[in-house]
Amino acid sequence: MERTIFHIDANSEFLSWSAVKLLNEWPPIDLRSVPSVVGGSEQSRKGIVLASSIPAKQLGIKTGETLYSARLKCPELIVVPPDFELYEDMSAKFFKICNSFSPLVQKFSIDELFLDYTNMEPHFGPPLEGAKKISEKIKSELGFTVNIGISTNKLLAKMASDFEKPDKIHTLYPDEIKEKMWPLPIGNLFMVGRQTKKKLLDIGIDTIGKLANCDIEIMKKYLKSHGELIHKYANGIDASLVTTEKEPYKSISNGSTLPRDISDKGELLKYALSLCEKVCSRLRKEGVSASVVDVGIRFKDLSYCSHQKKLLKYIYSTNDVYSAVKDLVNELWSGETPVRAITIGLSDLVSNEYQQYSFFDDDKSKKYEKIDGVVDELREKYGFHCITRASLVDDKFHKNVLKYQNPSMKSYL
DNA sequence: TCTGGGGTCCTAGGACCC
DNA sequence: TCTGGGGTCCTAGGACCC
Repeated sequence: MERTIFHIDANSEFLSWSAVKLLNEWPPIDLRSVPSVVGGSEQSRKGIVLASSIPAKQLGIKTGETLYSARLKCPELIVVPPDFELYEDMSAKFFKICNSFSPLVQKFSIDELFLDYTNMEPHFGPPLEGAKKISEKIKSELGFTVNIGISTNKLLAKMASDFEKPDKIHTLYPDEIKEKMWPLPIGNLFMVGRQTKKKLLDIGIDTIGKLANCDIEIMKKYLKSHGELIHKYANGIDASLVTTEKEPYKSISNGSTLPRDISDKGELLKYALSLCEKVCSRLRKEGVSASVVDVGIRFKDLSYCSHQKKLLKYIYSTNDVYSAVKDLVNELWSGETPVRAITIGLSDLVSNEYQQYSFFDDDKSKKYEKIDGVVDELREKYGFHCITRASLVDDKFHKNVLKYQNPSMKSYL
């Protein structure tokens, strides 16, 4: 049976949500009407644009560029810091409203979701009418606008919501692909990023239509499985379903740019310990253990290296992870090139339910796990900073690292 | 004066086993 | 003793999403 799928996308998400909040403060200003961006802190060396207003976009300011470069384009640019707590809160409200129009809603990122509208027509009218009701409800209750794309699968709905913005509803049914999607530049297709775009342009494919109509075997040879995928997408083919099930994590990681470039190993390890605390507490909260530990280092010159280590057992205590991290840092880094950023990742995750007994093979691990358990409980009750390792007391970086969890974004449907 | 952060998937090469 | 082929696991790096 044919389905009706909506993709709903909050317009300039972070910026709108910060704007809505600032409207209630004095002096009232609507960030959306002036050149403005949400940007990271330049002081802690994270000065990039996270989101921009439409007037800022018109001046050529793009997500991901440095604030320095953005200011060159617009000296009067207003920069506000991100407020991830606010964004998570708005995201939840946004989801709740959409959920009142269909039980089948899938969160795709902090500001995007898919809604399966199939069978909802008796309640809210034909798709366009239903979409309009959703859009109006969000505007009146939450104060920001959305784009809604309507089609028969997720890929086409997502492509449709990306058409003209803001506050618009678009359809992209299969019989409209040729007219509405094929003329678009190749880079507009979902899953065609910078590198793939370049490769496609090299062989003369500059529109989605040209990709759709080229021989799929050529694409398979040229770009392997990714070539096959985007060829399907260019033809509007996507069989994935809207699902409400939360998929278990396959990996959990945390990283950070450091307050300055680090040349001292002891100091780097202190930052690494902070990140171990964070990533391990998330691991335990998920009720899983990991057997692979990863360390990635970005150097001063922005080059990047990573090493991983497969362990013989599954671990979840901060100390066990930290001990593997220390080995990996020593492998990766001789101390010559200053380090700009470090990331710690855990993968090959298994649920603790299935193998809890295999852990207690040595008393030291057992002790650590007990301590971590108590620390986690205290933190759950009294906040993250109620208890801190002696070596990290008064550490500003440590306090910031643990402050909040940055949202993540999926790259597959 | 440089370019954040979190997550998934793919690929190529090498090791190792039979 | 001049040496195949398949399977699996591990690792590093790179692609993508916003």
